[in-house]
Amino acid sequence: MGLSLPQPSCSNCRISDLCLPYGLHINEVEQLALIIKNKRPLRIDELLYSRDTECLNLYAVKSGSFRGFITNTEGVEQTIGFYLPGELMGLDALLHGRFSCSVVALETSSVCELPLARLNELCVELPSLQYQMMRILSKEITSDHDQMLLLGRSSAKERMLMFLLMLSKRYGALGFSTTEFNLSMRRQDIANFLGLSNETISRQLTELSKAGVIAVKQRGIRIIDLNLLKSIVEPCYAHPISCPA
Amino acid sequence: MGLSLPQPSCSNCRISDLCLPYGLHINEVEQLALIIKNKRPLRIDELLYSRDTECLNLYAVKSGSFRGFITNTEGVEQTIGFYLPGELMGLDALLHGRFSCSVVALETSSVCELPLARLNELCVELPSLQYQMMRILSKEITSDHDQMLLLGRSSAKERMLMFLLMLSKRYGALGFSTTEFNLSMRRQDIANFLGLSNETISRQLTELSKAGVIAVKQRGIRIIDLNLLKSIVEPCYAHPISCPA
DNA sequence: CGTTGTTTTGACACTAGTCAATGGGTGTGG
DNA sequence: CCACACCCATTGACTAGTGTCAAAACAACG
Repeated sequence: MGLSLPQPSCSNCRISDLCLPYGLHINEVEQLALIIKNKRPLRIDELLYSRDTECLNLYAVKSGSFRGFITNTEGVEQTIGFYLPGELMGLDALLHGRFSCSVVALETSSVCELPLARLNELCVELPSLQYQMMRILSKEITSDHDQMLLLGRSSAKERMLMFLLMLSKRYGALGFSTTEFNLSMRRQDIANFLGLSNETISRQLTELSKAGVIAVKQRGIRIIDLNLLKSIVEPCYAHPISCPA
Repeated sequence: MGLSLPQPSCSNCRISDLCLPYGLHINEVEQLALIIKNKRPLRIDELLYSRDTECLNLYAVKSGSFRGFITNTEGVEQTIGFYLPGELMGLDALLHGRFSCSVVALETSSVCELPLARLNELCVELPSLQYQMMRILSKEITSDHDQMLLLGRSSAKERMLMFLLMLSKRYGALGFSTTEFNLSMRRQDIANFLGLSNETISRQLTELSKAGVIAVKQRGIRIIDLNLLKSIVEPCYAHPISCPA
């Protein structure tokens, strides 16, 4: 750890517009880059941070992917979400200064480290950074609400489809294919995220394969008919003209 | 609406420390109070705002209670949360400037209206207001995560108990009894919030009554044995010494 | 006092969980 | 290079917990 890593630069970063710098002027981005620290890459299953530890930094995913989760008093685990490049982790810690969930790497992954104290100072100086922080916080709330709708009111099939659709969108936003991608998480992680058992995930995936909606090969997913997939979960997609909403 | 309501004052407000002014200096609180507007009280089932409409104001509950919910494309509803005095509503709209959920009054209720544009300006001037806003946003994320754990991994009985426990805590924080309170929401609303059917809510409440944990009389709830209730949902409560976690 | 909306209760069906066994990759060591 | 072990994923059989539907009881309101 004595080795000093190169200073990161947001202005060159391919995903800066999906990340904290969005909406900032070029000179503001440079100010932000000055406080960012690199961190050595994390290996699979390595913990980025864990619940109840003091939060000194927020983290942005630079490459790879992460899984956030909480546990109840009995040790029952709930996966809160998956983090892809450009996404901010640790926002739940702004309340008490301690992380309220834990985060592990799903594969070899790297992050940008954002010292919280300096980030706070910078927010006071740069209103546009402050607004972007609030937008990001607000986005997390909105997507958590969507997840609550999924967990509260959807069948196993709907959950599976919504999950695939969500990944498709997010990969698309990152410039990857929307119809072909590799899952970086285990079936168990998907199951836990969707409030199902891993057996149910398996069964749903095989059903969808047999129905010709997707093709599954281990972690590899290919969506054969994206519109069909959308139409199952959101009936309006199939007949956009007659859709009342 | 031509009638001008009296200018509200946060410094006199009984719940200001549970609300936005927490952590602000007295002169900062006064600056905040200047931008706050009163609004006529809302009647039961009256909509405060609805999804997809432009967000010009945030709202803080002054008295009464509210229910927030989202709907999917098929009109299936999920209750996102209940809002009690001191709590801020509309934070999900900071992302796009439009509300991403709808909010209705559960009883006759009043709110403080916070014009978003002026609140943003004030956040730039008052760092402590900015931090408090972020804390509140962060708190909503944390409690949404708890709700995801509940919706993803708990039995009907656990959900019911956690719900009662949550209300007990929140009423306690407001200075009310932690063991005796009136539900302002229907069974249907509780069911929808907990991802259950209203029949299941009824059955759980009768079971808990028969077990002597609570007494139910319509909307009135009396918790007979709070520790017993806690011990069912969090086994550690019963034997704090032998608890491993 | 009837009407309406809400809550409770019962009977039954069905989805998804659990348990257990099998299958398939991947990696390691002989 | 092959054999074995390990982990993960799949499949099957069975079960339990909730949802759904329908009816009745109850409270609130005009």
